[in-house]
Amino acid sequence: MESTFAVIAEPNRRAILSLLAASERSVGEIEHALGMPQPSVSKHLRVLRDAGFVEARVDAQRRLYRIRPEPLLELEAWLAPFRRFWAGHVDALEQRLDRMEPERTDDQP
Amino acid sequence: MESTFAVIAEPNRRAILSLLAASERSVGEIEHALGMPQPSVSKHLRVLRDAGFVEARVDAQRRLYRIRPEPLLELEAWLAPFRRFWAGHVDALEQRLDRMEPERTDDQP
DNA sequence: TGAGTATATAACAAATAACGTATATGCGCG
DNA sequence: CGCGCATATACGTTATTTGTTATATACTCA
Repeated sequence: MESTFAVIAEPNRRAILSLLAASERSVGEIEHALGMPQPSVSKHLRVLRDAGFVEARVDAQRRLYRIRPEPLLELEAWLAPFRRFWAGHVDALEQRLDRMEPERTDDQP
Repeated sequence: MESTFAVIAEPNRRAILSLLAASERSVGEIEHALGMPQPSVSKHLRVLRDAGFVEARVDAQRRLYRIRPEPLLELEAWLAPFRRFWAGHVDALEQRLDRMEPERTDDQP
């Protein structure tokens, strides 16, 4: 899993990142919040950690994960040259946001 | 190839997009500029077109491809909640840009 | 109309990544 | 020390994707 872009191609990993955008969480909290099996969470966290998207802090037998901005800045940087295509159409962004299907960052009903 | 994110996970497709960011190009121009086989270019363009990243204009027997901003706006939107992690550290972005390995948008020597 | 150029698609092989299950490590507490 | 909880890893399977080669379609111009 080399590139920043490949890492966020995976929907579960994006969900994890979006969840951590709010605040740091333990593996168990992520597991329960996203309703995915624990080994899956750990594996995705491993990929995210290796790519520098997150870092872990030890709290007793738990690991608390939190965002690290660097790789996201790379995304931001890659995106920059395209901004001119929608500069001026500021509301296009809002319209798009409205129509977007929301990423799951929560428990399912 | 469902998601916007999966589409740009592929380095050649990012190279094509970056090339088109400058101006519209024919398939042959892309092929020659990036040094990749024509069927490969066509196939990637197909994926990009299906995902709405580009559109084609017919010019005699050539197709001229150009950027469409919508999917990139989705990226931009997804990124938005993370901006707070580097807001204020504006120079972090520039440092990152400096250290980034450049995407190939040109002929190789 | 026939040759040539530009682009698209088909078909197959190879590589990669994701998931599930089972198991290992690590820490704290009785 | 040994049990239990929290997290990590190994392994086998399956599915998806990419590159490659060959061929099809489409348009232009002599």
